[in-house]
Amino acid sequence: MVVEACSTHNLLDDMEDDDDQPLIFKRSSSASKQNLANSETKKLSSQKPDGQPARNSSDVRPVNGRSSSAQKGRIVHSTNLPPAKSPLSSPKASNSSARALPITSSRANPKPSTSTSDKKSSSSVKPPKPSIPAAKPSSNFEDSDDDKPLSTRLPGGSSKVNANGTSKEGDDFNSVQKPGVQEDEDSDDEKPLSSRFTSKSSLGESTIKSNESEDKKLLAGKLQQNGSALRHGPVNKSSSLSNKRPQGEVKSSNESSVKKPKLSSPTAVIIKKQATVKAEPKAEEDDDQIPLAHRAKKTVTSVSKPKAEEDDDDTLPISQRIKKSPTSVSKAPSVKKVSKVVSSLKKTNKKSKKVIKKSMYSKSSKVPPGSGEGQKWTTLVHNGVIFPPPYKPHGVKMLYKGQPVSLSPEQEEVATMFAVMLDTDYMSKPQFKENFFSDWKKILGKNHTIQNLEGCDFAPIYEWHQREKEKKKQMTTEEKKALKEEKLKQEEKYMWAIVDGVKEKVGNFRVEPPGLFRGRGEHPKMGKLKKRIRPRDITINIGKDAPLPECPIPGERWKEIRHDNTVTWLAFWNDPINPREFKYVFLAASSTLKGQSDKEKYEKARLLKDYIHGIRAAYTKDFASKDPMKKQVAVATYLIDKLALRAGNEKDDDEADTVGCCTLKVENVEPVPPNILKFDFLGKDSIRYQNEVEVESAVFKAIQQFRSGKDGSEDLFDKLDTSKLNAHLKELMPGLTAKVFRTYNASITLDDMLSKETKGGEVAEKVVVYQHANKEVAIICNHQRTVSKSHSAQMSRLNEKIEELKGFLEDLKTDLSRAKKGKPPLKNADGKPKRNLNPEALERKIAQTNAKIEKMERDKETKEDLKTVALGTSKINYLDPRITVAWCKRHEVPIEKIFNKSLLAKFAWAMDVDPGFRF
DNA sequence: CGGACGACTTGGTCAAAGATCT
DNA sequence: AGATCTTTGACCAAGTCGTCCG
Repeated sequence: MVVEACSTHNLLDDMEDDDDQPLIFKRSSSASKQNLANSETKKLSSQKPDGQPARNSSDVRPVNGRSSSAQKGRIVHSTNLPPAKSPLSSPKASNSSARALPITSSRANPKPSTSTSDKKSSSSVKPPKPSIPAAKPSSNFEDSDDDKPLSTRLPGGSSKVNANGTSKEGDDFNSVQKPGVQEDEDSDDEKPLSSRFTSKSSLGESTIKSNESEDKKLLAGKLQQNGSALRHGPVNKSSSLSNKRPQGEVKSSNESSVKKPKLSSPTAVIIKKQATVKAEPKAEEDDDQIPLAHRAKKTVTSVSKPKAEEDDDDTLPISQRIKKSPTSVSKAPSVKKVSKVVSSLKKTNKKSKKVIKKSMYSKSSKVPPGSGEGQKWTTLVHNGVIFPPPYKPHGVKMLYKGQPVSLSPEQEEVATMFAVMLDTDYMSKPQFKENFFSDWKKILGKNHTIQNLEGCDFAPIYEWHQREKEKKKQMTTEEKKALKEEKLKQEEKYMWAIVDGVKEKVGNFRVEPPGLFRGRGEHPKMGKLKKRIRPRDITINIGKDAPLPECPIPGERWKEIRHDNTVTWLAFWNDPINPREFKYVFLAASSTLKGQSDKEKYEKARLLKDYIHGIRAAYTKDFASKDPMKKQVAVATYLIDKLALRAGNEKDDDEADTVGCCTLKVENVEPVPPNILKFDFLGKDSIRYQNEVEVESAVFKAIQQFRSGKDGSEDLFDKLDTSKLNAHLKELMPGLTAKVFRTYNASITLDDMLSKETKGGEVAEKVVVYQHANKEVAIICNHQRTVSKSHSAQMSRLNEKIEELKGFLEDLKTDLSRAKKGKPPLKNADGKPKRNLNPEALERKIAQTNAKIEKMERDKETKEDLKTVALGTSKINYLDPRITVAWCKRHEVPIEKIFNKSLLAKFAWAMDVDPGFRF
């Protein structure tokens, strides 16, 4: 970001300076140490209740100290500025020697069950509140797989077919692993799946008998369930399946032993964590030592309390963190922010306003968890929004029944919107044309020459547009640059907002230009005219003391001005397509505000890790519930957990007909005995979800039951909707909702795969490991992309090149053998003589060519492999950046290899994470 | 308690920008 | 240097989920 660019308002001035300056890495020694110390202390104290000593913490510390010191001094970018070089890139921190400590020692938790009691009476198992760390129910089983990524759990699970019809294979990785197998690496952190499985299964049985506490029972249930889930291999057909382990394996005795401990008490949790810790360190090669310490520390922490307080401030509610020590934070920008935040916090207004209707604060005062009392900012200054330029008539006449037609500028504008879409496949959608014509007709007027779309020929306008595009393309670099600068100059003032004194980027300060609505899938409103938005449509939200943004269109004024500091939007207008909905102007993803909520999101997902066992046990138990709603909730939760399905809110008739978990129709899920479910439905954005999964038999039966007696188009879960589901989830864990499972599963999968699969080697190889993990997550989340139009052309070109190289290789070989005999090389295809090279040179060339061929083959495979998989979405929205950052630090991979500039800016909040961080 | 409302996150596409190849 | 391929970012649609209200 161009900080300098910003207009210099006085307000900005101070800040600007800072922004530009390189920041020091947060983890500067002192600060980081302090934090650590604090956190540890906290942890320790918290742990005490358990009776567990905080293990190794002492050992760890030294390590931390080192690492931190090593890091200190590095330059960090301000939040806004992407760092020229990321601190990560130079991992010297790694030298610290401390390697893995034997964290393994398990600590027993003394009082396991108390937590249970805490829980609400509600049937569901509630995990203890975060505040009561000891209580976590889930912890017992923890070491096992809960933490494991879905993929692991569902081995092979599923082969998905994307919309294109190609089938993807399930992951191959670890699902099959057996316990112990991976140990050498980081492995142990979480037990191998197999172990988990087994344990689960065994537990399940055992659990049944044990009555001691509900928790236990629940857990047992979960275990079973999980185990089964795991066991089931993917139904698939694909080779990948091979990985899945036979059920027999699952059962292996070893595992059972593992489990038991868990069952008994929360302690297990601790163990698990520790284990995790260990694993990490090992995983890497030498450099990673640093992480250990951190890890250890973390482990401890985590054990003691539910994520809430991790060692860093992560655990703390953001507000607290912020308050925490501005000093500690080395980054200049952050400091500023911090202070501001603090002030805002104190200031806090309650939400008294509520009652007032929209005029003032429409929103409720409620405080979102983790955020400061619902207040999002104290001062907010911005310049409003920028409008698209007015329409410039081109005067090109379209034809109607072969004759040129004169159109008014308004009519022509809409005709042009349609004309420029002539080469899209909306043209094959009757709904689109119908909606378009109906709206255009209103502008044409009843008696216009044009009476139907069939008689219209928009080609002249289309061609005009193509020519314009071409002209633009032909402009010289200078012209383009000038144009760009001109645009920047006009927009500059709108690009920034000052939030609590900190200059932040605004996300979408441009008002959407008029156009035809491009709904996805079979959207009933596609093709409708999205009318031009004017100032009178726009509501501005701004600080009370801030100057009102000047209305950029002379003679007009804003619809309304608000001063609502409980929301983050700067402006909104009603969506012209659906007037009941709004379009908001928010800050950019790189802003502190967004970063905070992003961090909270991941913290919540991490918290789920501590509860997941209990939750799985609970829903497994409810598969057999007599209460239909409970049973449906259980099965739905299972699907969301196992398949990362979206919640599935109800939709109106005037939206595309897509579904999520709660809105699955009978026809979307086909049970195939003995225990396979075939899913086929259109999800968000009308992206097809196709998957076959082996499920537990209780689930299979339940689905059959839910389907029985219903028509294909009826709801599978007729007693359920997302609010009921989420209400139930909230009883299991504070703040838990369906979407948290997606975040959790994505991030835990990444963390797990990275720790297991990262071996030594070059940076490039490690990057491949990362991409592989990223791809697995994308598959789990069903993030697809359409195959690019040029894909096949690109592939065949690659093939040609490979063939060409192979031919070249053959020639080289011939020349080599001739050269060895002292003969000159053969002539070229075109008859020209080649240079006479000595055998060594030829051999070198052959090796080079071979390498080139191999690389191209690899590229080709990757390309084919990823042609339908979109990696970006998960990286942006589901993968906790701290996992990536910590991994980069541990493995000396420059963060820039993984995150581009905007991602670096967006994840500025995660950059100073401890290298030992584990999700 | 259900639905409307409101705010915010997630998501795919496309064109521009950048990188690489020829 | 221009062509071609790849990456990035703008764009804006489409989800999720909390709250309010009747």
